[in-house]
Amino acid sequence: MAETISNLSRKEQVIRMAAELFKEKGYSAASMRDLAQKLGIEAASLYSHIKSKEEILRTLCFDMAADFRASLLEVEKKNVSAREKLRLGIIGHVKVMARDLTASAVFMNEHRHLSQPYLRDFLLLRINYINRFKTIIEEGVSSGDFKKDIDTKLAVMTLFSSLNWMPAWFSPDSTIEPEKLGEQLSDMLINGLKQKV
Amino acid sequence: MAETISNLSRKEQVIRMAAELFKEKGYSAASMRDLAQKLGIEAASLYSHIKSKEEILRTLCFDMAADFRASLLEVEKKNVSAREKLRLGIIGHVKVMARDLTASAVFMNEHRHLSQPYLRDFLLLRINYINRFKTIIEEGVSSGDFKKDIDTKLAVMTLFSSLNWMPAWFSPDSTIEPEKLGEQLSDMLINGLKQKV
DNA sequence: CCTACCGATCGGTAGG
DNA sequence: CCTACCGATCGGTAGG
Repeated sequence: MAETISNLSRKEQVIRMAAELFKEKGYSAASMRDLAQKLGIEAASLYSHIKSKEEILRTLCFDMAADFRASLLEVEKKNVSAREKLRLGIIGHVKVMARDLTASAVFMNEHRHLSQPYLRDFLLLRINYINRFKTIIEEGVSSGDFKKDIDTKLAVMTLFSSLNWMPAWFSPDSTIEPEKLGEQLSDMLINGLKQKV
Repeated sequence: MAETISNLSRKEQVIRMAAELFKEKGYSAASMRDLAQKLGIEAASLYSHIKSKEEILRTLCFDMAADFRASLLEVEKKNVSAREKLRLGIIGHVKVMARDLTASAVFMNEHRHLSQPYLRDFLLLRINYINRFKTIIEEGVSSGDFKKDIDTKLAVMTLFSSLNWMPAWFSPDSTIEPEKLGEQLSDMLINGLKQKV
């Protein structure tokens, strides 16, 4: 029992350390010997906790994907306007990222190093998530919440570009709370920078 | 003479092919043997055109940086409102990226693999560029073009996040012109998605 | 979790 | 631009 518990937490340690290393140097440039050194063990010993380097990447990418999916599902259930759904969806996304900025950065920048068929599965999850945000924006255009003449594809790509780069420049010891940041991003996207006249 | 010309164009071929490879697989995962194969020569032969793998990365990153810098300088010279400067700056940035989307992607995602002191120099160039956009936004807040209560740092990070991810999803055979795309991005940032009431 | 080790591949050089 | 080759490092296994 105690052994199972400590094995689990050791495995989690390995994955967390690996996430930091993958974020810092990139997946390919991060070696298993680097990782072992960070943990104070020999490289060969890593393999009693994980099956392969790529298994770590898979865990990081698909766990984050599941969290994003769950967050969006909650928002979709709500009976609110498209504008409010978009706002809540953005805040939810930011909150999920803020829970683990390191894993978020790996999710964003290193997923391309997944091999098949995992890469394909990952990309399908991602396109599905993005399309569901696109649907919300389209609902907003139909309902009159948003302008008729916007390019919804461009809007949704702009949104995700902004969202996904957060891990790169959002400092974990920043004073701003994720909720507040999500609110500001949402406001900027919906209302723009322009002074109302 | 003819030798110099053909050497130059061969070197450019090497760099262009390398850019494609770096974009596709990432700098670390892209091997010099991959690159040689794409060019139909032996790996060792690459070194009569370039000094090292990193020299290629340096060329790609610093050439793009120079182009962005030149574009912004042109805009800063103009005697127009902050809102117009921001608009022109965005369009200029998009145009520079559109001239070479592959090199732009490498510039964005692979610069971290530069070694010192090049990495430091690169980051200084980038922060300078971003700060000059931030100054334009601050001018707009002072002049009343933009809202008083915006977080200018967040605004400029949002802007660059959107801009810089363009190479990842903008298809080169897209029907939309860079100028038009820059215009739309600029409009979205300044006016937002919201329907005017 | 360790020692000992493997085959593969890396960026790059010597010499032509 | 090639052949021949180098030392270093890679992810991972065997066996304890």
